[in-house]
Amino acid sequence: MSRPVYITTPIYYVNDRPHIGHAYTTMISDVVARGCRLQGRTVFFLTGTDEHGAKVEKSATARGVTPQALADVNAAEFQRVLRLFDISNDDFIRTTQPRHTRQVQAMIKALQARGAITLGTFSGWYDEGQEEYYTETRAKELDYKSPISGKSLIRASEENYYFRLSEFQGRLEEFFNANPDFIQPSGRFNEVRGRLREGLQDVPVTRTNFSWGIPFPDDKRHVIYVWIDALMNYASALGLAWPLARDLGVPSIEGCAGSTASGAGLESDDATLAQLYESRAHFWPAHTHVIGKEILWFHAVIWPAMLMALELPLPKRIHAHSFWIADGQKMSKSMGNFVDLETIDRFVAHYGLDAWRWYMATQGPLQAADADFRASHFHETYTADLVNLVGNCASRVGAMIAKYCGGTLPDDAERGGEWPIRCEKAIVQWREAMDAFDLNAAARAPLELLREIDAFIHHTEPFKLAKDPANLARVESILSQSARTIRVAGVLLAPFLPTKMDELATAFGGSALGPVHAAGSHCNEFDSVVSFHLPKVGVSIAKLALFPRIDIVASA
RNA sequence: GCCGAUGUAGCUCAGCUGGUUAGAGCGAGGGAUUCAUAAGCCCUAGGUCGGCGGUUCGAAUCCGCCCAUCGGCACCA
Repeated sequence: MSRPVYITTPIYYVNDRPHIGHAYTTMISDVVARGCRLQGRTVFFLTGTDEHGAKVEKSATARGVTPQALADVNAAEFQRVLRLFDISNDDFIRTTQPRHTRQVQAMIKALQARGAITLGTFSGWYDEGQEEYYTETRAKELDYKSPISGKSLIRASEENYYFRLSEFQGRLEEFFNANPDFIQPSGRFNEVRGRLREGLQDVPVTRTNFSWGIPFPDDKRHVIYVWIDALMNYASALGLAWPLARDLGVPSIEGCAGSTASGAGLESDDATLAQLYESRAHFWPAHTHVIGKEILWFHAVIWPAMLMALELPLPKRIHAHSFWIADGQKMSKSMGNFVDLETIDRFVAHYGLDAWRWYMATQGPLQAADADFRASHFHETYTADLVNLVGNCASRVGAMIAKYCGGTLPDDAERGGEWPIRCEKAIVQWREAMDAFDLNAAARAPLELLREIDAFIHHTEPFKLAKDPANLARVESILSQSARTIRVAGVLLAPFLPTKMDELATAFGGSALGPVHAAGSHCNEFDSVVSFHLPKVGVSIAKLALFPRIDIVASA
């Protein structure tokens, strides 16, 4: 029995509006989650929102609302977008939920008890206007003047609680040496190791200059720095610190407003929560934390060190993807080339949600290089892969079965010929690629199968054979083999194209796939679902046009 | 500035430890067909492998320098 799979996205900062960056991370995670469920693995797929910090406090003040009110509105927006994109997350965690804040306090207490968090003094060059500190080198670069106001920086110090990151250097290096696949892609791994070699400094985990955060236990002058709070969501969602919260006596949240939005049952009484968390604990350690490259350091170094201090197992893998750029330019709001929610909506409305997922998953910046978002490229990808290959292949076989076999799956005297083995190979490739988070390769395996079917039809020419009734058995074999192979390819494509492949599975095999990769479920019999032989002879086969040929979307 | 990466056909990229005429997909051009969503199939790209220099019998593949692009350099979510 394979391990349960815990897949996470970063929790999204509520100060942002949803854009392609969020959509991308979430969608590729969703593809993997669905791919795992399809294989019969038990999956817990988590996403959520990060709601604390000075920026949120500042924005809220500027708008004359409370930080919680702002967070509520924007968290709701993120949740709306998840539903819009049919994301199969199993939970949505918000860092203002008591279930989270309580456990964060417990973890902080535990870290303190173990000496991993201690009180210290920080001093540096402070910019009064910006309310931020600069490092010595940076301050020198700035000639000890604020880059914004030009006013002189002042030497200031403040008392903070520190996480003793420096003490974990050796253990982290050991861990990295033993786990060369921990950080993906490999270039990022080298980056982190290089930086690790330069040495680690302790990191402050509290702030005193604003109040919108989780109060530091037993010292109310401090709030927990938002980053630390945010990282802990991966543990709190599974309730890993729930026993700690109980044992350390963190009964309620002081000074931290409870949120109104929540997942099912997550604002329930302790007994219910305890039960829920018991059922989730086995998902740890995480199978993959999917993140963007800008937050790699926190996930690859600080988070593992905190887990070491908490004596929890470390995640199996961190996958740091790169960024989308747009039309060859770095995306920026001022440039007007930012792929925001409105732009995404326009593409989804024009090409369909599955097509959007396909473009994200197969053309995105999954590896070290940034990817360019271009309407023409989107259109070409849609047309070449989905219309001309997937759609057309199903269409021509469906049409021939309608014409020559009365619209039902014919018998095959050849028992599949070489196709069951070819399907088997594609399945193996697909599984390996999915495991390696190589979505491109995972998509290519079934696509290749369809190319082979196109070639098979081209060479055997069933449409010519059909003109002589004597060839009926051969025609039936060819079409049966083609239809069965297309169905198998469709199953493998389902994590990418859940809606359309459901239609295909229904049209070519009589039963939809739906639930097998949706949230909270999994496929009990993957081997049977992807079996070439699954559909029964005589089942009706419908001709269908999965992906209509359409004109390129008008640019905004 | 420091550390690291990348620079191969119009586009996106393969080319591991050096060795015959440098590859794939997409796009573009041409052709034969019709089961199919004008899809599929066949043929076609002659690209100084960023530049210069070096090592070698021989380099896209090793070394040096230069140019360009990109990433990291910690309190930034």
